[in-house]
Amino acid sequence: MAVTLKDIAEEAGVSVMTVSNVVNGKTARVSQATIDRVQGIVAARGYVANASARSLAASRSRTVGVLVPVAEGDMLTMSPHHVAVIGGIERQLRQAGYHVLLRGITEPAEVGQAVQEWGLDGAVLLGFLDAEIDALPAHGVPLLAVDSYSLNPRATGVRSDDVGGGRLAAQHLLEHGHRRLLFAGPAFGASGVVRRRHDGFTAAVAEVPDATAETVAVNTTYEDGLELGRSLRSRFPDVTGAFATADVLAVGIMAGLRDGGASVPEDVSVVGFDNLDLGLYVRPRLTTVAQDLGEKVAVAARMLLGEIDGTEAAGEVELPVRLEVRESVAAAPTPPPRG
Amino acid sequence: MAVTLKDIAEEAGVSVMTVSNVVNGKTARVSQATIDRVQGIVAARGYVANASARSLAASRSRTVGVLVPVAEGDMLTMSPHHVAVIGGIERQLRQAGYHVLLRGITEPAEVGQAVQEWGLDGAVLLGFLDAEIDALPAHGVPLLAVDSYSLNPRATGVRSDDVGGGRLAAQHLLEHGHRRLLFAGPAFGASGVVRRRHDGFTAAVAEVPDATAETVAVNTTYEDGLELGRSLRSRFPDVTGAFATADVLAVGIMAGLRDGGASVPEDVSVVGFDNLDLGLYVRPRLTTVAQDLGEKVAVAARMLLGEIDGTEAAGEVELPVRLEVRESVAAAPTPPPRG
DNA sequence: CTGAAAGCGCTTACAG
DNA sequence: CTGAAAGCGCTTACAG
Repeated sequence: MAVTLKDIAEEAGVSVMTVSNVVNGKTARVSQATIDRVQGIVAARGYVANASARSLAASRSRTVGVLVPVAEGDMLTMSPHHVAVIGGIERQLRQAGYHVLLRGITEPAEVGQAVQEWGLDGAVLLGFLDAEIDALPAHGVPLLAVDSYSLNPRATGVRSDDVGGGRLAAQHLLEHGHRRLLFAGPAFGASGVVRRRHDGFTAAVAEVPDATAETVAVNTTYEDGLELGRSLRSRFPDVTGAFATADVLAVGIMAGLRDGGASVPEDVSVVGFDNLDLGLYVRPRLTTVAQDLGEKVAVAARMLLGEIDGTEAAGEVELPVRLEVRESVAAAPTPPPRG
Repeated sequence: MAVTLKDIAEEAGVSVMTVSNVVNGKTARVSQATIDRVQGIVAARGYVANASARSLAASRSRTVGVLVPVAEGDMLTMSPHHVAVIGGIERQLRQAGYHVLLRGITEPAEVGQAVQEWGLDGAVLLGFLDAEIDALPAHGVPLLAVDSYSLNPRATGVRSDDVGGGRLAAQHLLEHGHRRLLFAGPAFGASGVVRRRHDGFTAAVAEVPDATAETVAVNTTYEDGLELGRSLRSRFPDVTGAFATADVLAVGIMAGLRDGGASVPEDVSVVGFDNLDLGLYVRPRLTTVAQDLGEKVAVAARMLLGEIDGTEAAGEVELPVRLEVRESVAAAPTPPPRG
């Protein structure tokens, strides 16, 4: 069996609770001699506190759930973006002495179950729809929703400046002389993120007299991008600049355009969103709206931890974005003289 | 406060342990009437068992650790391959009623600590060096090492047929007439996986009379591949076919070759390993050695669960690989006449 | 500076 | 078919 507090206490000739105090650093009123002796034994015996007993007694688990909806096939829906977020969150929480429970969620009610079952001190919600988060009842623990525009006051939202990102993409294309633009992204009934990007994009377009933008709904996959790219010139003959709400989509569009005989960026310029490594792997390298993921994760973890220990109130945080200029945007081609 | 077993017991007018039995499905000797009444109350009150109390009392946690070494920067080292494995493992374990603790490991000793601290029923080791797993002491719980050739008898290994994968890559190039081949991958002192792929590759080359293979050590990143690709033709002027031990590397090499004025596959053919989506996003699409990741994960989860409940013994499982033929390999160019 | 007692919410033999 | 008792390994007030 593993070494327990009692074993240490007996060997040190002190009470269990003194050992507990030393182990937990509550040494304000413990003599230095006792501290040294207990710590020596703890190290020698390789004592590790039992997390279950600790949670049960203290009614705090020092555990945070990272909750991710599962898609069809019951698999976690983990985009490269999610992965980076999870990695960053795990690191920050670990350094703060917290543990991470990773769990796929089949239906929203399971969020509350997970919190109860594990006595989670908090939870990070990754990839949920705004409406799902809106509908979440209060569970008494801090909830942090990443990339959500939910209005649920119980959940803190951490996200990037999506409106600004949309603007940036449009402005970049406009500055290069493009006047017929295309916004490509998933239908945004359910996604506040996409809607904000669309808002920013169209707002910037509206500021330039003869510029117009069309919108096309397309799933966020390479294949859907490919298909759109292939038919883009026939479906949108005037368009010379396209903005896709995700890098995979943008990369697919570029490949499709080329398949269809158009060259990128000479005939059609493309801007993505996310700044995935992928954008560096393709030619031309993808110009894209970049979020500072490291900072986003750091802020998210800090907020959650702050809420858990009560030093921070739920709130909304929006992080800045910037344009990562690479090679997929060029000056608009001069149209052939008409008539 | 949350509803407890005691609350249910009082409302149902039975003992706590009868409720416990019903909740845990040990209903062999409980009357149907009691079962129905208890289950009704459980559902109505939204009872969820407290995992900490349960672990503590039963000395089994129904929790499995997914342990991943952290790189510099203290971040989880999560390749797309790891992500897919984690996603699959989480799903299988969840469906089996287990939970997943995700934890970054700074030094091997933390593996044992994590097991003890949480009373983990088992652990999945992802991305560890063979030597690190060799050195792991027995922790009394099943350990499953993914993609490891560790000799540690306490750890079950699940991996792909790396020797066969190396052979497949070489044979494919040889069949297309290539006789001067290059093996590009990380120095394999520490990696049994890479060494096996190299073994298979060189063995296949050795079977063809006038074929030869050179080996170059390069880190598994796009950038390192790019650099290698750019200098490939000057460093290895005779080479017409290259095998990279990872798709990102292969994609980098292809881009570098093109930067250096060579065309792929006309001048140099390239084969990767992993079958990441990335290989479909680049042109030419990457021919690569594919592992059946879904099957690998399924087997891994089944083994681990089997070992936990004692129906399975530790062992080694090797899964087949196949070649995913796409566009990055062509017939060897006929060399210009010499002299 | 230190400790005895109660209790967190469950499960495990055991008894009837 | 059902239950009373003990105990898992800790922490939390509280007392001295």
